[in-house]
Amino acid sequence: MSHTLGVRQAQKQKTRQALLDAALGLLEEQSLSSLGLREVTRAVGVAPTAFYRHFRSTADLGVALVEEALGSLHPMIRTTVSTAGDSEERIVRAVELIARHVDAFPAHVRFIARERHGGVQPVREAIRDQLLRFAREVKTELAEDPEADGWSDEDLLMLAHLYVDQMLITASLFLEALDCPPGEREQVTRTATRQLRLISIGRSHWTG
Amino acid sequence: MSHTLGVRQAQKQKTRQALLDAALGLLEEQSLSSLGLREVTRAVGVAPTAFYRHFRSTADLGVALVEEALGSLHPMIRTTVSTAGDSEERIVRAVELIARHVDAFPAHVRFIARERHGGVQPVREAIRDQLLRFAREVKTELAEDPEADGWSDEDLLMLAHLYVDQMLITASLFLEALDCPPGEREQVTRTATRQLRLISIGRSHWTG
DNA sequence: CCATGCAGTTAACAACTGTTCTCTGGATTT
DNA sequence: AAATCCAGAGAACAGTTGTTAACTGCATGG
Repeated sequence: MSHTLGVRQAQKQKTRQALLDAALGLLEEQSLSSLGLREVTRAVGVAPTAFYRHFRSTADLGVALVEEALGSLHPMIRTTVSTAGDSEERIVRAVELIARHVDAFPAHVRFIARERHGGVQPVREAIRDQLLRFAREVKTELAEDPEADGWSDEDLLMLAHLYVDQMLITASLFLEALDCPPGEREQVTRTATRQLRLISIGRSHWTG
Repeated sequence: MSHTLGVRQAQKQKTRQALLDAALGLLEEQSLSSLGLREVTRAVGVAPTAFYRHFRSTADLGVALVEEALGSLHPMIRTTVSTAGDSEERIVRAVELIARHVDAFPAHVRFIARERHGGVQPVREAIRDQLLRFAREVKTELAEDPEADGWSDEDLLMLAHLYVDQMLITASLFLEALDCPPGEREQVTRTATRQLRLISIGRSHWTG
């Protein structure tokens, strides 16, 4: 059973989460490599030195943010790719799901898009690892589809990567369209849907 | 005729270029939003105040770097997409050309990949504008292909964006593989080629 | 109930930042 | 040849940064 953790550790995790939240907020207008430790603690309202009780450095905090932003996404991936229905339905559902996710967690999406190629190596590697996990999961889902008969493992993974990258691009476009008139968002939906459709067509006509 | 510019302006452009080069070097291990003005001038060997003779801020310098990194790429795009040969030949040639470009200008490629979603708004916009121009150019090239009969303008642009994004992803992967054993690079080549092939297949079976 | 652990505080450190003002010396113009 | 211009130097500014050390007070385990 889950042991109720003491008042002590509860407070600690509370301020830790406050640091993560404050950092995520500050990162909407800058990159991680320019995020100062004092800046974060100031936003939370704690002393600068309190930071060290939770993270070694801002890079360390960044790795924790990767976990928070992508770690909880794996179940969603599985259920999305594997939902029943014909190809067209699945595509529409996937794009909608991405749009809703960007609406719900815009700061998370922005952080991942920004730091995927950002200036902090450990964070880049953490994101790369998570995306590789995504690709592998998508691959196993694709492998279960009867359409995947005759596909080599390598080709399945190459297609999975195509889908994952496309997902990120689409999410980033939805993010840019957040402050725009709703027409923009619909345009992103149209384009993303058609791109996925084109990939899907290419898949069904693929000859290993 | 091109008027030979005086010793005065020649020196100025020389230090300006030195600032750009130094910045590009420093940006291999950080993002633009954490790049300090003093840091750049120190690397060049000039006084910090000299910076203002050339740029208003590091963000301004970043915009200039976008111009340098992407501005000279347009002719290459045109000749690549429009070279003769069947679809397969063009794909192989395109991937090779990307690989060579990453080899020749790794810092430029890294800068674009990093700052495309980076923390400095004017730079993001400059990159977005250039990529949009690329997409439009690719679109006009695609439109000339007989395979594009019956394609709407919207769908042509959607396909062009798919190609441009794919180009950037591939370039970024080649960049990561630069310090790795040559086997890595060949793997990137294989995957990128097949992804383009799949897109090409989807394109030939597309029904507007 | 008392001793220990530990999250968070306070104070201070040298180093660094962007920006302003003043100045200089050589190229440019007249 | 003299007057002007202007890229770059130099010094100083207030403000920021990461990191160390010694501390306080409260929840915890014996």
